[in-house]
Amino acid sequence: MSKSPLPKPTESELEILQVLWQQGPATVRLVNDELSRKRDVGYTTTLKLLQLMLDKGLVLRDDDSRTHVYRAAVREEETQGLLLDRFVDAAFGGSAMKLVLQALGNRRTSKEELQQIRTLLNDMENQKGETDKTTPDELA
Amino acid sequence: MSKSPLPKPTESELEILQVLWQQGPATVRLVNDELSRKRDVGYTTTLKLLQLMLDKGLVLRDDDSRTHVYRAAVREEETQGLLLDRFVDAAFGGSAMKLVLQALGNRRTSKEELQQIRTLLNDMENQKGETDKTTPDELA
DNA sequence: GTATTTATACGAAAATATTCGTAGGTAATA
DNA sequence: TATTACCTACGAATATTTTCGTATAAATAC
Repeated sequence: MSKSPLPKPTESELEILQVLWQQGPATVRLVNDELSRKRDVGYTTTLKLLQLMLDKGLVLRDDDSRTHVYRAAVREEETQGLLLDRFVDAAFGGSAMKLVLQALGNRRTSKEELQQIRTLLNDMENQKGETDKTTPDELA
Repeated sequence: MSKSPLPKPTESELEILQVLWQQGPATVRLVNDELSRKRDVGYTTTLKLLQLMLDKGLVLRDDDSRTHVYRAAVREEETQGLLLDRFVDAAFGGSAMKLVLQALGNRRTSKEELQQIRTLLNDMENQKGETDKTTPDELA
């Protein structure tokens, strides 16, 4: 029962997690350089953030050498799923459908991507494990 | 060039917008009652929030009578789209696809919903152009 | 060695967001 | 009229998040 309450990362923390997810384990310097590509941020600011994240359990660090190396302690998909839930609630009143439709409708999506989604839909339809069927047969 | 910079609503403000979108124009009392169904919130807190939102231009109000009536000044889809963009950036590194796949993959989606998405996909594929605006200014 | 660069730790300011108390007024009721 | 109920305005306390200055020490350069 020592399961992590998995504290929700703030916006800034999320930015850092993105870097770590993408780059893998990294030093403060590297993370800061990466963040700096997008906006202006001081070194000690990034350092502090990482330290706070360490406290929260969002990252781990290797401090064998003087220059510490941080890495994400939470998995990308898991975290994204968690944030997605909250976001769907906050912005779409809980309707994931509305979100998906909006996401698909509102932006340019390539043919490959559309195909990708079709494939996923097919997969989901096939392994109709638990999905409710109020409309029994609606054959494609 | 007096176009709205359209300030981003905070989490709390979003909660209120949800109520207004769903209920239509409402008094502070009504909004507060609605919010109270989910969590504990004081009347003046809601009032203050609405006043701040008025300043920001997120809501409008009719103060003809002593009891003011507030209504959303921003449209639901528009706001959701805006937030979605930021969210995709913040949490999914800008990939709307990853978000969609995660949203579809991670939760129970009914057959009707899947069908709905298929339909949308077909529409998108057909009208290859852009989903440029048809902004029917219909009012309720 | 000494100076310079590069690190971490940490307190605390600054910026935001949220919450509420209190004052003062209007309506409704007795 | 007096009393009670309800409303808005608004200052300010809290809480949260973000930012950075400064102290200090290890590594590196000279």
